[in-house]
Amino acid sequence: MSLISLLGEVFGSAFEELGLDRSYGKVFPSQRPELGDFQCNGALAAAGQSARSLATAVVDRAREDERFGDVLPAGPGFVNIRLSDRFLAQWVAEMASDPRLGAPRADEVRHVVVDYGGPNVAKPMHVGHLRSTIIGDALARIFAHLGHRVTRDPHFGDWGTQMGMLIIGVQERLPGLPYFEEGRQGGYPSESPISLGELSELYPEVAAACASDPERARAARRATLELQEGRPGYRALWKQMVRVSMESQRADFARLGVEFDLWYGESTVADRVEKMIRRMEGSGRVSKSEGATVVEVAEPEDQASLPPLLLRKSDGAALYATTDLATIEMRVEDLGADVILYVVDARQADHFRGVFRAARLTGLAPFRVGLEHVGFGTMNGPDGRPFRTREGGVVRLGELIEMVTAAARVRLEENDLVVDYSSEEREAIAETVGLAALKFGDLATHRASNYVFDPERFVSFSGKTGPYLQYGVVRIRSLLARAAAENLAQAALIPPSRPAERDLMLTLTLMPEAISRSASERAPHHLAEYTYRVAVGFTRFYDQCHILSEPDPVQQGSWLTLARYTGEVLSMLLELLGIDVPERM
RNA sequence: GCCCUUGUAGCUCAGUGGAUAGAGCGGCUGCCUCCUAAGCAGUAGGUCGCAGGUUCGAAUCCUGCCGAGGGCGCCA
Repeated sequence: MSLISLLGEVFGSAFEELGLDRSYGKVFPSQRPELGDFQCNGALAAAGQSARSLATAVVDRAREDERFGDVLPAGPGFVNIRLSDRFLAQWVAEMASDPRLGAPRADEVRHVVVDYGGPNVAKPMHVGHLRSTIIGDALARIFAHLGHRVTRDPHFGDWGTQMGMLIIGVQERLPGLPYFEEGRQGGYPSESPISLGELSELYPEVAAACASDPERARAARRATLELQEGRPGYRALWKQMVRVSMESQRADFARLGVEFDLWYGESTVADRVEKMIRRMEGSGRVSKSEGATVVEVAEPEDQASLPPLLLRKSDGAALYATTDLATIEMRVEDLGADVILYVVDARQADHFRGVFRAARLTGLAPFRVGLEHVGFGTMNGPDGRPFRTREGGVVRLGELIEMVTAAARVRLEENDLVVDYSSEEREAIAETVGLAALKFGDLATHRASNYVFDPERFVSFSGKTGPYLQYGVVRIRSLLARAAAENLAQAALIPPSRPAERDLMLTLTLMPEAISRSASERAPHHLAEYTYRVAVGFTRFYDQCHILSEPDPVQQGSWLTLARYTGEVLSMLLELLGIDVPERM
């Protein structure tokens, strides 16, 4: 049980004894630290005008409790709670002796499918993929840490109209390839006729051509349909394009420290589409409209008019709504998902609203299965427009990583310590630090808002940044190593003797809420904020309490234990955020 | 036109219906013979877009208006 929930129980009981609901006992960190560590505002909610006397009555019931230093009514009916130093130290000591460091565990284990990353065939990873990948990965880590069963699936974009475009693009460039021979049934080359680099150049060209030339657009749609219907040459070419894209993207994700449990795509569910549509027809919601097969998802009480969802184009080809629905069916029936989180750009909100509605109305997803779009805003440049290179192109993920790594390299060289680091270690540190800056910068912003990616800010590494957090852990490790070398022993935590030490202990007691809140709101930025607070708390403590020169071994041992536990908590939190820590920096 | 997101310090952003709205950057002032200065301490900086409403209490909830970004059937 977390400290906050324990306090909620204690004050809940006080309210209950006074004939009121336990829920009034809810406690949260004080907004006025000079008045208390925690506060309870239940009296104000329960009694309105006469809250002050109720607060006094509640306080009377807690006053004798030795766990508290002070419990005082204040203002119109606040209750300010200060823990006794003894109890605070005891509580932190218990967290520190817990194998899970006091981190919370889910009451009920659920199977959470996290759909994130958003890779597409032939589209190299760029800045637009970063948020989905980083936020989705953090959420997956947080849910797994809570004890949930987590399945990470990037849901590869490999079946839509862009595949038809690529096929005709390749055909226009290399018309002699066997993939395009009518009637041929096999014997296709085992090597891809085209590299990922060529594919990624090809795609924007064909897409532009299809937008301006109706004839080629028609050809692309026909190729898409023929691919979906199983034309052998197209399937063989498709398989090659999928393979080269996937290999490269797996490597990109790996560089970010992100791995998936599955690597399913839209095509994975292609062969259940037919059956699914027949099943959906049973709901009476499926109809023909202008030659296309659609699901009516609008309800009379809707404020906005929801357009019907397209299941099949008028030529019969499937769309992404189709494969999204089939994927829901697969995740529910085959994987046994309890919750599916889609970490996808907020601009797709309408799409998901329609897909989720259709899945409910046609029975593909029972109501006990959660379907949630975890949307996020666009990454803009300093000018407020979507982030682009000076030339106007999108920034590749690799370029972005190189940018932050280069800055970290420069910063590292300024550090006198590195003279005896090997060049390999310097390079590894630079990449780890650069990635931390990149990830933390992204994770620290609430996911719903657009945010400005300012390259200068991301490479500064001072203040509230990923490297600051890493620095905290590195200093703790270095400290503990020195202590061990001098045979200094860690010892039982004693009550805090300095303000910064007490603040750090108090901050550490709030860790369970930081994790559970990030999970319940699907918002890792709460955890990022909290992690920063812990790091700040440690640095101040480190500054105020000079541990290695402390003459009193009891005090010193206690401080070493506090430093060790703080280091463990920071490491755990950084792991949940997907941020690695170098040995030294 | 309808819908979604958003508006908080010079800049970038936090903020769980509660008291005196917080960080970082940037500005100014200090601190390395002392556990890593990627650090610490201090200081200045705010009509929480505007107007109403609900409430004992609103940056937070509701309504309207204004600004920004985005979405609105055969792309994803």
